[in-house]
Amino acid sequence: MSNRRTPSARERVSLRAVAELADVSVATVSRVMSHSSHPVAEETRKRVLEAAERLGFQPNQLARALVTARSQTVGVIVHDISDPYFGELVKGLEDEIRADGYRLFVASSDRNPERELEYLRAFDAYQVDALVFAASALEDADYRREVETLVGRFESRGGITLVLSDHFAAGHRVQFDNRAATAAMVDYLVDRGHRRIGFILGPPDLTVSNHRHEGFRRALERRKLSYDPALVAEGSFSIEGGKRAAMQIVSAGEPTAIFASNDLMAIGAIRALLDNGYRVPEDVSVAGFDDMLLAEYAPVPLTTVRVPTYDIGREGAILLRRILAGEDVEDVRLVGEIVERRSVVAPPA
Amino acid sequence: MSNRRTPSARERVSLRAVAELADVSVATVSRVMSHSSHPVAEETRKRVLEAAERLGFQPNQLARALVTARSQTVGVIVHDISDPYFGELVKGLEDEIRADGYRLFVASSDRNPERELEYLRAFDAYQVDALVFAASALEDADYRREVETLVGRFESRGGITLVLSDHFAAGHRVQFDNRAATAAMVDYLVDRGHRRIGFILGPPDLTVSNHRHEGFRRALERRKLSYDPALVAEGSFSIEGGKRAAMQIVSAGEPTAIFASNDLMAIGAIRALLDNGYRVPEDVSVAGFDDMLLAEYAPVPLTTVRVPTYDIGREGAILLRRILAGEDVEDVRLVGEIVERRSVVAPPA
DNA sequence: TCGCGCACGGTAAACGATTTCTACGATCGG
DNA sequence: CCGATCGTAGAAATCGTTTACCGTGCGCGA
Repeated sequence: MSNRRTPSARERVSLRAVAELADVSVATVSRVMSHSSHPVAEETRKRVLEAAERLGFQPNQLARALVTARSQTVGVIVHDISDPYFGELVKGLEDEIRADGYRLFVASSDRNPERELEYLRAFDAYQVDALVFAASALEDADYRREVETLVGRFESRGGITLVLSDHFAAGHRVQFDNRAATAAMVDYLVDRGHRRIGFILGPPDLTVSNHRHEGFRRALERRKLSYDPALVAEGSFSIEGGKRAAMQIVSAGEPTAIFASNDLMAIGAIRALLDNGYRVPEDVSVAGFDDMLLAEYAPVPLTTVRVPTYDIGREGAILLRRILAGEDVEDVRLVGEIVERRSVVAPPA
Repeated sequence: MSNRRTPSARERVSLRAVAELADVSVATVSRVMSHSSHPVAEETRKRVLEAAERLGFQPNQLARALVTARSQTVGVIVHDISDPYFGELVKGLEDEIRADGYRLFVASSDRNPERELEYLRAFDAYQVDALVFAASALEDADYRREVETLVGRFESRGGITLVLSDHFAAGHRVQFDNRAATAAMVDYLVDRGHRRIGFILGPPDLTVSNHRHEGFRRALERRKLSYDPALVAEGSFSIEGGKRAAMQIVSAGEPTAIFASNDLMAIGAIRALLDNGYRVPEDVSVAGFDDMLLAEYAPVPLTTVRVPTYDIGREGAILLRRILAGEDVEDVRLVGEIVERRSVVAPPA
């Protein structure tokens, strides 16, 4: 009853305030507020709870984190939070992890190595308990090296790393085999009689693009079909890119089917084909990848590879929960499946 | 079992470690790391920087926040982060605010009052510097009262509140007049000759739904058209809801146009109409609201009201920056515009 | 020559929690 | 009847920073 400091704007309600009102020590208040195992008499507990209620006390998580060395936060890195793919994934993650009292920092790297690194450092500074790589890695040597150092540092301090994408960072992971899924779609097309299959690539600086590309080549090889560069074009994972790439392929190569390595590009391809007098799927079939919500409502309902985005997030959260609880866990593997709609049929005779 | 504290495989690198290595006091290290105005000799500074670099020192933001009472974080509440509307908005916010060193906590309330409150409390506990309501409020009395208490508490401690939606919470705001924008689309339809206009409502427990509804009624009144309940149905802001609502309206009322109060429902409506033998727009026109990325690639390219989602986020961030810098600011007002595509034409003769 | 201001650096008190250690009565087994 | 144990509560150290407050030593104007 002697402590007087500068008359701050408005007193923050701290343990001390509650302690004074309830006429107990801060230790006691802390014990009841944090459900400590240290016994507190029922009567005292009630007094404390009442005081806390009266003052609208909310324990300061920052202070708490400082001493417990657990912030109850998770940092998530995506490429673009406005992309429904990542939105779904983050949602799965959040829905599952929030029950454990964890909160999410989300950061969009915008596919920029600098920016991803900046966020990595920030998350480290904020002492997140876990780091989640929801976005594919970028193809850049300096960046890779730096990511490795940062993640190493982070883990050596007890942080945990979770990878939900084609990212090279070491750590626990929920795997989705992009190569296999891509190959499966090629098989599906070949099985239906297609021999000249166009392929629309994602941006070359994304690991996931390359993995899908590899899946495509391998499947072709396995099916004894040759890889024709004229049938391959880059579409930057965007609708516009898909339009351009589709027209390029169709004019250079006469494909009977075009396989876009994501749905956005597939939608662009369909629109471009339609606008240029091709019938889809009668003249040329189009397949996509992702199965985004609107794939079903594309100009022609899209046959595509379903990526279980929400589940990737959700499984990630479950993994996280178990790791944080100290259990031994194994990586999770999820697979895609082909969703048949109307954009793929047998090639014209 | 072993729920021990820091599994600290290695010492966390703190100011102290750096200080020891550079052979100075922690105060000095702090001063150079935080670019304090307190002078530090060039030679000393270099030694400190070197030591910090060598150890990979990253100042602990939590500790820093504790003493400065500024966490450099912002809490954002949305309904559903997988909804591109919120994705865009959050992106605008993030793109702009990150330069100032702020990080975002994002939380999806899932349109659940309890959940929104839970996040509000959590953000408070994490001492966010600002609270952003990116999602429309919910219509629930208890919840409103509680939000008011919490926000009041938050602000009395110096927190700032920003509203980017139809949310009643007091605070600075970026306004988008949903009533006016809805009315504008009605005018557009009436101007083209439509007299019997169907309307698909959003979920009734969302303030934004009611605002759009009001805009619809008012415009009808202004144009001397009567409000026919048979032409109005609820579509819960989803594709499926849009399908159902459209079929209900069309079978009960014989509209020449259907105005869905968001694009997702409009897309559902178009698909349902098409699948049931109606031609769009020849038999019935369909209008949407939002202008989401894929509106252009709907089965019939959608005529809709453009909501400048990204800009709402961006302007919000700019406002925030200025408020945090202590400037006096005024609310921002953004307006929608009608994007004409192919789903609306004059009614059949 | 004196005194003052300035550049520079250290000491220690916060910030708001958790947790270890200590204290002290009451109960209880031997 | 005494020491051990238990239930309960407070004191104080601690987490990693920032920052107010002091001390130096030095240059310089009067």
